[in-house]
Amino acid sequence: MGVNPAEGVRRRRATLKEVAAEVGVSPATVSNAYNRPDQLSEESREKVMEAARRLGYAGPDPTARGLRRGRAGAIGVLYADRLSYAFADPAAVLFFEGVSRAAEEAGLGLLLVPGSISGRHDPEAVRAAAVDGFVVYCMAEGDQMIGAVRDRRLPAVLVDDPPEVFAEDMSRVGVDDEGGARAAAEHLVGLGHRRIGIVSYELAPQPVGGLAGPDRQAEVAFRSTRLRLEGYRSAVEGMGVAWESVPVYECPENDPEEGANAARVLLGIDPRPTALVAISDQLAFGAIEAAREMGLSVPGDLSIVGFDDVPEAARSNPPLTTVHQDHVEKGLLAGRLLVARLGGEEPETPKMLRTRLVVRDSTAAPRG
Amino acid sequence: MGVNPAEGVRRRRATLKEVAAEVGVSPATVSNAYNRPDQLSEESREKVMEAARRLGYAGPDPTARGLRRGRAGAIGVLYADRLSYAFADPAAVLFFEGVSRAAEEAGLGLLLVPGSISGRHDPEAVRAAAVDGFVVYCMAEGDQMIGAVRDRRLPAVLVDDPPEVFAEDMSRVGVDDEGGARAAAEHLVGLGHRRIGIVSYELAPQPVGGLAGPDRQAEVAFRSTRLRLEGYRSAVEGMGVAWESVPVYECPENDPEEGANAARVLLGIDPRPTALVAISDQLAFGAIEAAREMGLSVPGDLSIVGFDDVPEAARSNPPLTTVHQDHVEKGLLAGRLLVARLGGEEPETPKMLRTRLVVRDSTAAPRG
DNA sequence: ATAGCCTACTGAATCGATTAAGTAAAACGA
DNA sequence: TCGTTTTACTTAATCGATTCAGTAGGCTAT
Repeated sequence: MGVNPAEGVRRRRATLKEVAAEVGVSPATVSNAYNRPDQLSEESREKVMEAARRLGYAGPDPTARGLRRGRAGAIGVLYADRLSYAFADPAAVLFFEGVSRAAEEAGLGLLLVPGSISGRHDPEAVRAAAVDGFVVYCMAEGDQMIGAVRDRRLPAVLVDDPPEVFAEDMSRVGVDDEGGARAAAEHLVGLGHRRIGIVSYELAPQPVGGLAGPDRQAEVAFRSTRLRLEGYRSAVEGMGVAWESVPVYECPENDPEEGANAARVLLGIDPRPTALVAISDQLAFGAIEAAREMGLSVPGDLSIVGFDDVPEAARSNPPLTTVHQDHVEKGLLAGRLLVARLGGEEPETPKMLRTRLVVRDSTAAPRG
Repeated sequence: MGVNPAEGVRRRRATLKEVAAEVGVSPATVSNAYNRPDQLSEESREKVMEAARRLGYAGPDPTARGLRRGRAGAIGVLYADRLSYAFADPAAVLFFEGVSRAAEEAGLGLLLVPGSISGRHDPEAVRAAAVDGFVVYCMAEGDQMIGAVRDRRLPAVLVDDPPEVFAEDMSRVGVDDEGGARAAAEHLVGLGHRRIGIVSYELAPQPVGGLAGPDRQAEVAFRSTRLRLEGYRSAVEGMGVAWESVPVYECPENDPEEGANAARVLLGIDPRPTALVAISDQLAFGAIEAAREMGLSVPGDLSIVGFDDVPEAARSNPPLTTVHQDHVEKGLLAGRLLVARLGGEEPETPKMLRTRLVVRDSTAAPRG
């Protein structure tokens, strides 16, 4: 499929050189008219602009300028999966919002780079991205995408899953996943829950849905997932509950539908758990839905706690007890860190954002 | 602030020419190794890739390739306002999801282009965008951004607000705003409501919040806003209610907070409206909130109908009666239309997507 | 009057690739 | 064996700008 942007547009695009010829000056002068107006007389500048208007010249070609200047004028946001999934994930959207704010501040464009194209995991998009640096979001440890980013030798900021091994040159931003998760589980344990089920999202690339035994849990490749599971674990073990007795369901995707599947399986276990810990609000929403379908009231028959505190959590029915993290702030911080790197600053020490348990109405003491 | 992507990264980036020198072949051969593997022996290809690895060459520079090939490998999505607002608007996010799907299908990147940078309305971002075409979303009629897009002489698809005058070269996608709005208002009128208030979003750029009289209404610069207002009008007039008696509140921004402000003003009018028509679900959510704060039950004391049918509408409390439109489909269509244009196809006739009233629980017959 | 300085330009190299056209050697066909 | 393809490269022009190092002419200062 030949992609030819010139087709279908009336006149050909004019170039700087043609404008120069039209006015009767050198290309350098036209360039100066756009980039350093102080370098030429007001009069010639007018003439250049006038000729540009006549010829339909919209200003220096961004690609050519980018090549010459050695910068693209945009930052890339690399998302682990297909872009359309990113937009369906409220936490990712909030994160993008923050990054876009930072890009805007710096006058840079924002290029969204899919980590996966129509299902295929392919670093080609990383190699083809005309950007000055990357914000890498939600990557599995050791993912080949990270290798592709490193190979580009551009400044990069790793968010949420900074695999230690590659991180030398890269800035890092994360949140206190473990602390937040521990607080969530401790809250349930503190209410008296002892039979708790965990709704996790994918532990490693190419997940299959289902209960994940210790072997599968050992494979966990997403750093923040690992940390959250550790947080849950330390909380339940702190109360003398054996981790092996806590069922963990792995959802292949982070959407409510999968959360519902997880809940159906976990709540089918005998004796039935009195509480569910979901690793994201999206999954928690689905779990609530499934519980309702099974005739269980939340929080009467079942307590549910989420993670992320997306705006919907406050408005859901019942309002969701969850772990708050500031996604917009995280994106903003990541973006600003990257912009600072573009300005020549050295990578800073990893930034860790706080998390905080927000108790709403989806949790209560177990019945009886 | 000098943006220099080379700083802070260990080794300098290698170029194709250096790889060629390392292997002892011409640059053309290295280029072929990446772009037309059939043009050289397996053996030299290996050697090239090996040398590339040694030198840390990540493949042809996207900017240089873009210049030479005459295409940027990305499409631009132009949003009327600051990007961070776009991410806060669920309808826009769904639209982006659709566009991103189309971009993905075509192997193109997605560059988000702000129509406004830190509050300033500036077409500079349009001129600086290294893209092969634009999807223009939610623009006011006659906005200078559209002029800037046209000046770039790139294929463009105008979504939702296709100002007739500039549209010659541009493809167009919209939804049946008027029909949807009419259906919404007819639904209320059909339930017996005669005192109806309208919660609109901005009528023209640089809006001030407040009741908008006929003069202000005449200025409406957003095509879809105009069409929706016309739809509301034709429905109420059809039942013999004078449009002049219907208060219209203009919200300066499309967020629930503003919807709440609008509701507070409209519900302060004596006699109090028995129903509110909101031009978006975001505004409707805020209006419901405000009504509740005023001690009015929805739909008992007040009926509210929205527009957009964002996913939250089905889950809100009460579930919102609203006008459904398929935002993802709209984005997908717009994106595919643009991709087709890139492939050399001529602009098609404007596409119009259907809207449909979805009756949920926020509307009922007026009391008494 | 002349050195020195501005102002307003121009010339030419360069950014990092792609690709059409050309060429030398090897393989092939009869 | 000799002409013809084929294979595997190379040469060189080109994409559209930016920018450094001039330079010509006018102006100022002494």
